[in-house]
Amino acid sequence: MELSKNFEPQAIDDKWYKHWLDKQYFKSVPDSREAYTIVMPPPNVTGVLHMGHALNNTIQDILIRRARMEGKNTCWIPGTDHASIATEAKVVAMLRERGIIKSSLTREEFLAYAWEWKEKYGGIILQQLKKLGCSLDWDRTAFTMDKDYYASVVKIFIDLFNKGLIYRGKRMVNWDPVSLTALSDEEVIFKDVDSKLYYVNYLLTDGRPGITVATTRPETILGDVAICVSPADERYSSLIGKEVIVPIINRKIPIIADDYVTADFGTGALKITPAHDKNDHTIGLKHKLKAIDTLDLSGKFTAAELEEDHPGEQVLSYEGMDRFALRKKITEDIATLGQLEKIEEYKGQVGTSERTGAVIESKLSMQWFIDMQAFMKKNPQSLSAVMDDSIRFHPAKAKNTYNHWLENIKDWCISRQLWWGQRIPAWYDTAGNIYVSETEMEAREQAIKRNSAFAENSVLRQDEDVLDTWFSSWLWPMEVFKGISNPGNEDVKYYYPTTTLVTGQDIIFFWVARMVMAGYEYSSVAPFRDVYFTGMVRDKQGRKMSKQLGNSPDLLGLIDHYGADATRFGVMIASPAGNDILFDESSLEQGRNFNNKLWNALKLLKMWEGRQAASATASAEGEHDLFAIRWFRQRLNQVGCEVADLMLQFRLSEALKVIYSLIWDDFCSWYLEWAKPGFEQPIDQLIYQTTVDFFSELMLLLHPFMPFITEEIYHQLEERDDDICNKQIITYNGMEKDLLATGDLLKAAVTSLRDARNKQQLKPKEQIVLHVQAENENTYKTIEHLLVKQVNASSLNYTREAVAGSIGIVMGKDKFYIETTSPFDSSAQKENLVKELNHLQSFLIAIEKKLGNQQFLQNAKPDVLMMEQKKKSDAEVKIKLIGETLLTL
RNA sequence: GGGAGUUUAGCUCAGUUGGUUUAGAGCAUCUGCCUUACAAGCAGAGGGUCACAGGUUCGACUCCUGUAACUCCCA
Repeated sequence: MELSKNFEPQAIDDKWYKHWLDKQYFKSVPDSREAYTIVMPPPNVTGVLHMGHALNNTIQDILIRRARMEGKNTCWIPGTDHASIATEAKVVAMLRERGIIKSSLTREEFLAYAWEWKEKYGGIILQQLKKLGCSLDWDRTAFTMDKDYYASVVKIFIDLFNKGLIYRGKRMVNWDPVSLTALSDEEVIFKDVDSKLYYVNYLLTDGRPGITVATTRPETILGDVAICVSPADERYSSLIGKEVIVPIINRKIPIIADDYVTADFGTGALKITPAHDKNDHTIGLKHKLKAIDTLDLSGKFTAAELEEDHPGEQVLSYEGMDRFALRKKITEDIATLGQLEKIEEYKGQVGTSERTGAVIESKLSMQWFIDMQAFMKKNPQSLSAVMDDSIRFHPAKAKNTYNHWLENIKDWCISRQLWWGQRIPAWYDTAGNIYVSETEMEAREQAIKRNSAFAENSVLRQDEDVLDTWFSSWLWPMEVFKGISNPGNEDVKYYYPTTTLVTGQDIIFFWVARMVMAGYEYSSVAPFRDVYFTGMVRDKQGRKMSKQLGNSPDLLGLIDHYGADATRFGVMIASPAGNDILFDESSLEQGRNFNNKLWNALKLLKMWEGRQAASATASAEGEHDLFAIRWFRQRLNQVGCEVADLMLQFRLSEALKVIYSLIWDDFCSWYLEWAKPGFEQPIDQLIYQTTVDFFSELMLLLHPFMPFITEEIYHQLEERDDDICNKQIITYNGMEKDLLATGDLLKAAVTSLRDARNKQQLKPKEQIVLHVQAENENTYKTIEHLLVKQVNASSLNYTREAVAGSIGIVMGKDKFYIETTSPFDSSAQKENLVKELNHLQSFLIAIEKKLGNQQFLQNAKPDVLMMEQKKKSDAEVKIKLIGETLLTL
């Protein structure tokens, strides 16, 4: 069959993916082999594939494919996350487009729409992963809202509640006024903003100017309950205990002192608004101050809590005004009163919602929390396992981040005011008593047992809220094997704990830490052994990929254009563990070029295939070519060992680099040239077959990184019944250093002779006579045939002295002389040698100085000393050689 | 404001307990080649006082201190 000029991935990719599926290579069932398990970080159910996923899943696929080829029973679980807030936001937006407002729907109606949406758009991303070649066990695809999964989440909530680790309380939470829900601390993203600092004067009760406060949020002024200063601040000491009047609302509030305030920010006086700021809330509690909330759930002004102040018309006119409009309006009104001293530009930070981008309000609200202090006390291994490397982080520096977070852990707000998700299994009676149980029936039984006033027909109302998405995903490694819903089943016993987790550093707290916690609480072991953190994918200029910037490439488009293998190569070649990768399409081009290189090597072999000669001719001539074979065998061993070692250390990018260079440089540029028969000559059968075997072995090494082309070439090389996909990789050990050194000598000789030819502008076709003055002639005997061939020499002679009228080249401790019929100019040659000589002489001086240093001689280790002495003698030999050569020029 | 990390060739990065011929790779650049698989290629070459300033040491890219810039995390 005629092979195409270049590698054409499209048809080949699909063909092999289908073949692998047909052969069920990705399907795993427990057996006697060692398991290698990865659970995919479940992407949002409505997600589409982007660069981050490509990187993440390529890495997982490489690990899984390598493990499969090492004889492990590999199981890679695909799945999606219901992503309550993100998905609900999308469904709400979709409904709005169709003219439906969420509040007009019942919970059941809304959920019906949500499920419809999920069925239609959910899991597109999983289909897209097939394009990338991901070898996932599709039969095990999981979803965090599957029936069993849902039940497990509820079960865990009840269990933690019964253990006293979950409580309900009115606390300051992060409130998203757009999606109308509480958020955990981790879901709040702090952003730098240009804001303003407003200086407002609060008058004393007698009408005299009292104290000036700097605030970034004048709109909350109507909720002020105190002014706080530092007790050490002498400017204000006389004012402490006095009262001032809040502008507009005319409320009298005290001036108090607290160490929390630092004298050098703003004016040194802080307004205390406990309903709208976390720190103010803390101070409020300490000083027993009331919290007056002046914003409703969507961040609009409400006077509902201001009744005691008998608000006037002005205040009532603010009703329903958005917080940002209100800020402007109140500022104007304070200015009108003459109490606005000045406005300064200020660079501050605001918290925004990770999902909606809305500016977060701190808000007092009744929510469910996990008591993390108590939880950690019960499961201290959650921290220690990472610190003592029972769970290994790659890169290890992520341990610091992990440690810092866990040491300062805060309670986890797990309730969300949403409908899409696992509904909180708590029921309330009319008296407000709480009953936590799986069903209303059980809640009712509890109520009757605990509460004599509760009658058969009394009303029970289930909590309206759902649980934080991460409260379900922290069970992922266990529940994908039904470890919670069906504890102790065969799958969970075999596959759990999983082997490796591959995920982004950005969700180390959200997800990794919590999985570890859940792992210890519910299985007494860590859920995984190694965690590989990928960096963030950025664009060429180092910017984050975002929809707004429009700098995230269309991944499927790239795969169509370059092929899956080139895409995987491009993503991997530039991504050391834990470092951000700067995505540049040119690395995909490099991948595509690599494909072509492989393809052309295949074409060369196919050409040879039809031109084989019986191996009997491998007598005198063939002998020489055996060096190429013996040498490349050693290079394969060497790189095979290196790759195995790098894979163990999760240095995947480097592993790919050494394989790339082995194939491109050693195999294509050197080995194939050495093995190549003369023009239109047949190839020795033995050499041909060995070359096919080498190429196959290379494909085996490369397969985890570039699965499609390697499978194709593996089958193109020979008719075969097996597939590379589940073939066992060769275990490499040991190598012959002498052979490798001789190979290096040959390469160096060829390179320096070619360089000399270049510098003398000898045409490639022009033959030369080569004279070798070698320290060790025998080494050259095994390679002289190849040397002659590669530098286009008509003959090679050994000599003990300089050859007059030739071009002299010094390579290490050996010398070459090129005899040529064309005239040559020795000046360039001379210049080079002088440069080299200068270099060596200063090098020698440095070494002699070192060796003349008594303290060095006393302190240095013997082998270091010996090395220095060898350097010295080597340099002396070389200097002598160059000196002699210069004399002949 | 607190913490962590980074700074090595034009770019992206290696450099594993301080000594391995006065720092390596890929990409990019330059020179010469359509040489019987490959111009998406081949053969060569050039390019770095290892951010800066001190210190420890016989010896520092490597260890310590400080400074600067950038990145991330937390408040």
